[in-house]
Amino acid sequence: MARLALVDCNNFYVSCERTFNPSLEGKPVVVLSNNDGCAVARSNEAKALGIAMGEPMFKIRHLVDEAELVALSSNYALYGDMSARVMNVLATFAPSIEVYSIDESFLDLDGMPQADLTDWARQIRATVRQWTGIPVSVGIGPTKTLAKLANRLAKKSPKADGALDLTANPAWVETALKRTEVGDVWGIGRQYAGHCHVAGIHSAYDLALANDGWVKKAMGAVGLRTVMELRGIAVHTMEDEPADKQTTCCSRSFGDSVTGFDPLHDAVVTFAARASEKIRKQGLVAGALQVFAHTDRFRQDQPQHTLSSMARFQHPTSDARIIIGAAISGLERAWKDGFAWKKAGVLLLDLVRPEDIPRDLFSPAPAQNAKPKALMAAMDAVNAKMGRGAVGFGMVKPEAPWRMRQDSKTPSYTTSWDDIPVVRA
DNA sequence: TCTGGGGTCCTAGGACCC
DNA sequence: TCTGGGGTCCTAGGACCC
Repeated sequence: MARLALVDCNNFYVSCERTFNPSLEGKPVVVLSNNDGCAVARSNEAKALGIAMGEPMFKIRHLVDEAELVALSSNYALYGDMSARVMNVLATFAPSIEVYSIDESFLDLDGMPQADLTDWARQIRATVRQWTGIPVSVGIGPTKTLAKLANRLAKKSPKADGALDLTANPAWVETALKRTEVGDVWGIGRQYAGHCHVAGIHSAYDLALANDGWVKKAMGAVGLRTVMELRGIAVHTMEDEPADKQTTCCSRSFGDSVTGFDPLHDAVVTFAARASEKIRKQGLVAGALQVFAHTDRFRQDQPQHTLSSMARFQHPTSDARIIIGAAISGLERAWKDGFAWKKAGVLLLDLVRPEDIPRDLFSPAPAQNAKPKALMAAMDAVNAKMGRGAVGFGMVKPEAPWRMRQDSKTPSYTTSWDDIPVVRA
């Protein structure tokens, strides 16, 4: 039987903040999304207060006074760097590792000799904790979906204490399935859980026994794969090389809605420049671009509209000037007056490696590409060294009205020389 | 007053072709 | 009255994930 482990950081963003500010330990803490909009990470104490994932800040603000809730703006530079440290430690524990998200990795245990890997899992927990300060949980199962499920129980059950190996005893899989609500299964969201309940399927165990035809009809091919995995048949295999992205998006909600063409134009220019920077970093070029903007869907008293337009590039490109130009003309084409815009973004689509593009008669010669390429590389290098926005396209004002709100951001302890913590002798 | 951002995969339906 | 069927490609939108 194949075995793999899912290692997941507990309350990751909160744990990162606590590493550098131990006084947050034991307190209810949330980390907020952009614009300080919703809670996207919660400490156990915050969960105990009944704060849901994604809960809007304005609904829980009263807890700041009533329950000493601490709410922090998100600090992605810190979380990204801490994540890399955790993943480096994990890589020393298994022959191959698949980094699944900023706070989770799958570890391939093929060839690991032990029958019971619980001790090994505890060692991971202790090492990551000691070397990075981040608490993690470990779930082990025969498929990714069952490893996920094991991880959830490892976190929940005081007896498991953060580590659970479902492969150690064949009877445990069934017990675990029975103890898991169908909506808590990886791949079963709100919609699918609703369909399951109507059909009398309430636990992961019920779902594993469900009729294939019904599953296919209610939840499609994806749902069927989830069911296979619950039955112990591995469908999702380990992928040690992260695949190239097919799309990249840069979008933001605005701190305050904007009206009129100019502020939206400025925002779109910024997003286009950022998106092009992202794909250059990944060594990709885009075949098409989409620009969009929409009004505030929570303001039903105001007229609603979504504008969007697509453009295909003559030749795939990562040149910021071409991408910004296409974004502006896309916005001009789709523009409608008289709305208050709350969010906008630029998507780059059909991303490919330039070397994978078949060349034709009309492809630009390599020499023609050299200059823009050098210009972009120089710009990216300066921005990397001096900070984002050091060199740009001269159209973005730092006090732009659409800039995001971030009132309670902690320092970039690990990625900015100015913010490195000082230890007093 | 205040409600995130960045992805993937699949499916349904329209356009078009033979 | 009767007025095909099947394949492919593309797009929009839905569902899920973290």
